[in-house]
Amino acid sequence: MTDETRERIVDAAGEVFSQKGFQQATIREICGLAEANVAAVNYHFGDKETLYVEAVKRAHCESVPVDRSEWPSDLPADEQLRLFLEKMLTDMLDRETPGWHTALIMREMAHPTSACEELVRGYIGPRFELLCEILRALLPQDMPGRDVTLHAFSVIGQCLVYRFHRPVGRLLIGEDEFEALFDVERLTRHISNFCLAGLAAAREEAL
Amino acid sequence: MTDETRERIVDAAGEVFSQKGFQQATIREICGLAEANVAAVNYHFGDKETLYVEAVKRAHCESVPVDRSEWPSDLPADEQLRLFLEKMLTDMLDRETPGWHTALIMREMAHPTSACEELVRGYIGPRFELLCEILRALLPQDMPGRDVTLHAFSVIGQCLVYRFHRPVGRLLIGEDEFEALFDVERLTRHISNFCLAGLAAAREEAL
DNA sequence: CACTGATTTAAACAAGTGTTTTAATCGGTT
DNA sequence: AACCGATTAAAACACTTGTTTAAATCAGTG
Repeated sequence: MTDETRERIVDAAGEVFSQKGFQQATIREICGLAEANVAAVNYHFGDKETLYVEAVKRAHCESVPVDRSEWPSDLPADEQLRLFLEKMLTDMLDRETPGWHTALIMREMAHPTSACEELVRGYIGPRFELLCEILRALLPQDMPGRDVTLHAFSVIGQCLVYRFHRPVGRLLIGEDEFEALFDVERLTRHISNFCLAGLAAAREEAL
Repeated sequence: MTDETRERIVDAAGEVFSQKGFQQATIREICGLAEANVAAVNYHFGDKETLYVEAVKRAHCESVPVDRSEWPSDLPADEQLRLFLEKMLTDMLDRETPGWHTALIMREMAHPTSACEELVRGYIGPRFELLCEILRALLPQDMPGRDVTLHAFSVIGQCLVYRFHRPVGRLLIGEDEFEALFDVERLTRHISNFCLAGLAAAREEAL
C-alpha cells in the first residue's frame, strides 16, 4: 500500500470533483470514498487544488487519444463528419460509459480552472483541429480560417447543448420527451444532415 | 429608507449571484455592496435561498417580455428567424447591456436551482415556443413535433456555445481571434444562413 | 414627549472547511 | 532486534459561512 493510497485518492477525487465541482467537493468526502485519512491529501499532493489538477490530468490522459494515424482520413469528408459527431455524442451522452473521466472534462469545459489550459492543449485542441480539417474539405478552399472556425462552433454547439442544458431541456419539453431525444444514433443523423446542408450551401454560395 | 434596503439587497444579490453563482456568493459580500447589515437578509427574506429566488424572479420579470402581439408574424419566416437570432445573440453576448438580469438567467440555465421551473415557464418557454413556430413554417407541414424540437435545439445550441464556452474558446483559438468573432451582426448572419440551409434541406427531403 | 412596532446594528453562534500538528504505525535495512 | 524514513491516524487549528440574538435606533401616533 505504498502509493496505492495516492492512486485511490486521485480516483475518488475524480469521482467527487466530476459530480460536485471543485468548490463543492470536500476533502473529507473524497478521503471517505478513498478510505484514506484527510491528512493524506496534504501529504501526497500539498493542497486541494493540486489534487484537482492531478485528477483533470488523469482524466484526459486516460481518455482515448485522437490518434490521427488511425483516423480514417481516406473516407469521404461527409462520412468523416458523421463519424466525428457519433464519437463526440457517444462520449458526451452515453450513460453506459462508466468512469468519471469524461464528466470531469466536461465540467472543466463549463467552468475552466487553472487546469483548463493543459486540457485544451492535450484533449480539446486536437479534436477541434481534426474537426476543422474535416470541415475545410467540405467548404470552399479559399474560405478564411475565421469562417471555418464559425462553422466548427456551429457543429459542436449543437452537440454541447444536449450535455450542458439537459435540466432546462427536461423542464422545457418534459422529462420523458427529452430523454427520448437522447439517442446517439438519432442525434448523429439529425446533426450531420443539418450541418452537411449548411456546409453545402456555403460551398455553393462561393461559386 | 423603509424597504429601500430590501430593494438594494435584491439588486446587490442579483449582481453578486450572477457573477459568482449561488454557493460562491456570500451574504457578507452582497450586504457589503448593498450597504446593509448581514442580518438584513434574514430579516427581509428569511434565508439566502429565498433571496436568490427573489433575484431570479426579478431578473426575468424585468427582462423584456416576449409580447407575441408585437412580434412581426407577418414577416417571411426566414426573416423572422434572422430577427429571433439577432435578439437572442444580442441579449446573450452584448457586453454593452448593463445590469445583471440576463447574466443571472444565463447562469440559471447552466445551473438550474429551484428557481428554474418558474424561469422556464415565464422566460425560456415562451421564447422556445416562438422559435418552434417559426421553424414549423420553414419545415414540412407533416413533420413530427419531436423533429421540430431537434431543429430548435440545433438553432439555440449554436448561440449558447458562444456564451457558455467562451473561456475554452479563447484558449482554443486565441483570445483576440475569439473576441473578434463576438460580433452580433456577423454571428447572426452566419448562424441564420447555416440554419436556413439545413431547414431547406429538410424541406426538400420531405418531397 | 412617551410609547410602540418596525428596522438596523454589532456581536456571537454553530457548523463546515482546508490545513497543520503531533504521535503512532508500517516496511525494509543493518 | 533495533533503527529509520515513509506513511498513516486522530485531533486540533484557523478561518469562513449562514444564521441568530439582543440591544439600539428610527418613524409614526396618541
